[in-house]
Amino acid sequence: MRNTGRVKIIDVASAAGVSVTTVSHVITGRRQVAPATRARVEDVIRRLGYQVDATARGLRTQRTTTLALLVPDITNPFNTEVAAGMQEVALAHGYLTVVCEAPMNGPLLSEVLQQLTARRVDGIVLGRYGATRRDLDRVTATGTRLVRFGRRLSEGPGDVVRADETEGARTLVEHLVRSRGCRRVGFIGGAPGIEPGGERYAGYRQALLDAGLEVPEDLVAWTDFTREGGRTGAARLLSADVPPQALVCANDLIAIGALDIARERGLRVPHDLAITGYDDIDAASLVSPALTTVFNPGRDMGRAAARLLLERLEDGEEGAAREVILAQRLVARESA
Amino acid sequence: MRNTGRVKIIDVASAAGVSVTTVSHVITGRRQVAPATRARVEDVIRRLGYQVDATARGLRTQRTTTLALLVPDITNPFNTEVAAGMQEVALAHGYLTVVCEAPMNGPLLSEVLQQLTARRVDGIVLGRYGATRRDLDRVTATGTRLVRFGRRLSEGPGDVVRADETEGARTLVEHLVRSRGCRRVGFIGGAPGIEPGGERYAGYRQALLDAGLEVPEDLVAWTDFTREGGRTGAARLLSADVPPQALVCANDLIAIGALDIARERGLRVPHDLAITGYDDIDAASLVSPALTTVFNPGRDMGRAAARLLLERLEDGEEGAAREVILAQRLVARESA
DNA sequence: CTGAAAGCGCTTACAG
DNA sequence: CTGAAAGCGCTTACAG
Repeated sequence: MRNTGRVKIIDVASAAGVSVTTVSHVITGRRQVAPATRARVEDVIRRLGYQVDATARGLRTQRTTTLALLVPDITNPFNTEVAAGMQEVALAHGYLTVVCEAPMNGPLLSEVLQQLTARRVDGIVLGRYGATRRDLDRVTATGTRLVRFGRRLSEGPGDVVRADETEGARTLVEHLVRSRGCRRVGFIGGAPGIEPGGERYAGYRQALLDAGLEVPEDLVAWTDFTREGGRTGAARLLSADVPPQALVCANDLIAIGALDIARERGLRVPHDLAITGYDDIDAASLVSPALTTVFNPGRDMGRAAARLLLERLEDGEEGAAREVILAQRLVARESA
Repeated sequence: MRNTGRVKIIDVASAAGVSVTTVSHVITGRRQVAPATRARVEDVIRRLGYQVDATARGLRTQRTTTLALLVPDITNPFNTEVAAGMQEVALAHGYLTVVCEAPMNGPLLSEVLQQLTARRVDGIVLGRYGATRRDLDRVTATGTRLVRFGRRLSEGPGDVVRADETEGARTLVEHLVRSRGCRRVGFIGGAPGIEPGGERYAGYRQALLDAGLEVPEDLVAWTDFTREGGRTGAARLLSADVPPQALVCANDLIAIGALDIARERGLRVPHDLAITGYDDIDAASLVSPALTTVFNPGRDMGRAAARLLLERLEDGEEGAAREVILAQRLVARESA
């Protein structure tokens, strides 16, 4: 009973009284077809509801017109923004974007990567991953185009798209110093080794130095990227001999934890203590006071990644690996 | 230069000194192969990095071992939970799950749906959509299996998975009445026509009636599913002659708006006014006080949907259309 | 225990 | 302006 209904190119050819060659050409538009013939074929296609079988076409053309986004956590809004951006440009070029999830660590990443290359997707955008060099090389060995997020060009094959984290953090601190006149500015980071904490910290230091301020080493705390981490870090920094006027937090969750502590201690934000987040997750604008933060342009990153892929796929771009760096945007709200 | 590296089954066959038939059988395991031969072939496969071309296999077998989830808004955490749930069960059966986005309205939905059937995905899970009957029929006409979310069985082809919204709302109100002793319980809904507002409202009424309370018509407000809507609705209901002791909000954003108003008026939550949300978005637990709400089991719904698909695909299930209804879970936090 | 060959549904040189 | 036929890379009856 299944598949009975599926109409194929031969069906429309015979219904229209032409060869499959001609039907194929009216579909692809790659060859002139007499207007009358074309009209007849198009009519039959419509009537029969014919749809080309992408599986057969793909086998023949070695192209699937499909782009894949692979991310560690499909639940992360940043990743879904990226997907939306890719979809936007891909669809305009007749490509479909599919998104897949594979855990950050373990063999499942290789597994899913292979599932994707086996299906012959034309290009893969790989989120922030600890993918091994071997995994990456295996992808490009199949001829599949690759764009990576976040890491440097030199670390592997494929083009790279990343956000300018250091500059984003710099802007934030500059806002604190210039617009709010803060001079004692603390920093609460996640684990020091884990990106993008390091870059954000670098931007924080840079901005302070640029403003002729020194980095207050007693006001730097490393915890982790959670609300609880924010509570711990803020509690510690607020008991410094000379307490901070502002707290730069390495992500929004940490900032929300810092907000908790400020509330518990009766500190008015931003009057007594300015607090900034990072990432602009949904909760950043829903919390009270709303968080001043930095927005990671996920959508633009998705667009850029899709363009990079499409240039190699469609325009025959065969040049050297490229890196696209996107600026992050300050979102000034109530907390600073 | 492209594709040069791609090794095919014929390459491993000749390298191993056997026929492609045999190579195929060691891969699929569908026929006995002499241990020595098998070992030799497996060794060559590993050495050459051979990977079957899913495009060719799909053409031959009429199967792609791929499931698709199509959602209106890939950015919605509920949808991404569904994806994660599908992925979980699909992967265990050797299927890959891909998620695609298509806008709620307009021709793009049909377009993407056709892209998916053209690629011969084996099954599609369709999120809450205003898909036309025509779109749905076109999917099943190609033999692609379909699972829909939220709507009733009778409204179209395919199996259905949905959450028990009415029961979820009932549980919530019961909690308010029993555990907190509220008697004047208001309701702030989104637009009355838009699901799942109606079902949640029905559950609210039902619970009140069950508790021997009457539905306070002066304490029901319809606005929209936003924080701003929550502000408007709460402001109106709080100026009733006999103000409410609790506000049941049709989603979390509305509840966050209600929280704003309570704060502005110096009302302590939940002491002076209990407030409940719905959906349990991330912000629900990040806001202060944390929201008591109802959790929509997106992950379980994804699992259920994938199982339904797999039963038809793998177990030859050809029976009547089925509907799976999942319970929602009360998440009691601070706001009520 | 293994192989030769047909065929899945297309596209595209090649030919007229 | 159009068609006959080869071939994309597999799987699977059929045969031995």
